[in-house]
Amino acid sequence: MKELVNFILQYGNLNQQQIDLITSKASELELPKDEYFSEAGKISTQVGFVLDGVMRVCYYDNKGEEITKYFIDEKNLVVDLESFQNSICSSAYVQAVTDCKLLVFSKHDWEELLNTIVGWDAIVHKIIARALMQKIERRSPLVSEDATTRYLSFMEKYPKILNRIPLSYLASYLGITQSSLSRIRKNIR
Amino acid sequence: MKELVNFILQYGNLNQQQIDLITSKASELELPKDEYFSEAGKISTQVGFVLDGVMRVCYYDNKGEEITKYFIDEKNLVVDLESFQNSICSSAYVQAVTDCKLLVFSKHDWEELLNTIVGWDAIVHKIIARALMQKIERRSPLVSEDATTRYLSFMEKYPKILNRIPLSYLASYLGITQSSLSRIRKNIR
DNA sequence: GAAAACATTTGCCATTTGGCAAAAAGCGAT
DNA sequence: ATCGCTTTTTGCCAAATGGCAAATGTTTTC
Repeated sequence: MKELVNFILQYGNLNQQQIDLITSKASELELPKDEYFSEAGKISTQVGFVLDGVMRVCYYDNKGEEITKYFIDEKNLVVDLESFQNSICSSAYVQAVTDCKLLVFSKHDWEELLNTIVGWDAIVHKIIARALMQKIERRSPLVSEDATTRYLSFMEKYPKILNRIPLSYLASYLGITQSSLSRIRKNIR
Repeated sequence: MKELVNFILQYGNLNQQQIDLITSKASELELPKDEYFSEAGKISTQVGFVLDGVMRVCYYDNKGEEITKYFIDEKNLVVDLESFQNSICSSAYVQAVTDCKLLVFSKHDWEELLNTIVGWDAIVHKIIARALMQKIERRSPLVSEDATTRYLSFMEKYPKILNRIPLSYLASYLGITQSSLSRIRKNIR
């Protein structure tokens, strides 16, 4: 729980009473490897905060290929924003890549907090804007760089994630086939 | 100015007085083709709204290649968020691709509006979150699809932009070379 | 510890894309 | 219409990546 509080306070100040109220609404969720936090075709009704483990967001493209859109690791919010905010069916899956431990808020509680705590919405907006900008910054270079460079950048930026995810997920994240990634790794050694 | 008001009211309600206050702070800016709205290495101090024309955000990668990160056309906000919000030097250029007509707000006025108009910050946050999500959705498929598919999708989704931008900008946006894009276009005909 | 299930590597070859430079086409100014 | 400039296309060949299937390695289950 301390992790969550520290995370929040990076984005703005709250008094102890407000913090207590927020944490009182969080419940722990253990999500075993491969299980889904939210699924395509369903409406997402939870906001999560990753205490432990790695998750991913993925979808199936028009050829039926499974594409990993991004990875989410410790001390980050995990939420299918489009679906959660607008109560519409999601087009993506959010899945535990390893066994995960989360703190989760129900949509009901989350909205109650937004209506109750003055300044909480500003903090949430800041968190979301920051997270979205990060996703853009991470994904953009993948369009223009060659495959080896993408892999090297990933190694450099996310060494902690690298060894916890299957190669196939990483390959689809990087936009290359698993065999190509395997060959790239061989050449680097 | 009507375009801006309509744009804003999509995201929330404001009374006439509030709208008048906002529009009173906007000034028209004509930006000729190729000129910069904001530049890498400088701190961005303006928020713009595109009335007419196409703009782009671009940067130079570590090989010195110029990469177009996205295009912005009519009825969209244009702002270098990271730089504007945090008063830090930008790492990207925002440039007019065609002659452009904008409405612009100075940072000073923009912040005054945020402090003055109740509910304006919520609207701004919604606009920003939506815009960021859009950028992610547009850019993500570029990682996994092949070059021809990327070009076809672009044609389909942004037919209005297609014929107003140089091929070289589009190629770097799609993550391919200009010659490849030219060949792809030949094969499609 | 053996069998089964799953993940990763490799070989072979086809296809796509890049790099470079020259040619062609388009465009504006005179 | 012509010149000069920029943009786009093309040819040639090299390099990167994909597709598929088999082989190897790793993990899980019983």
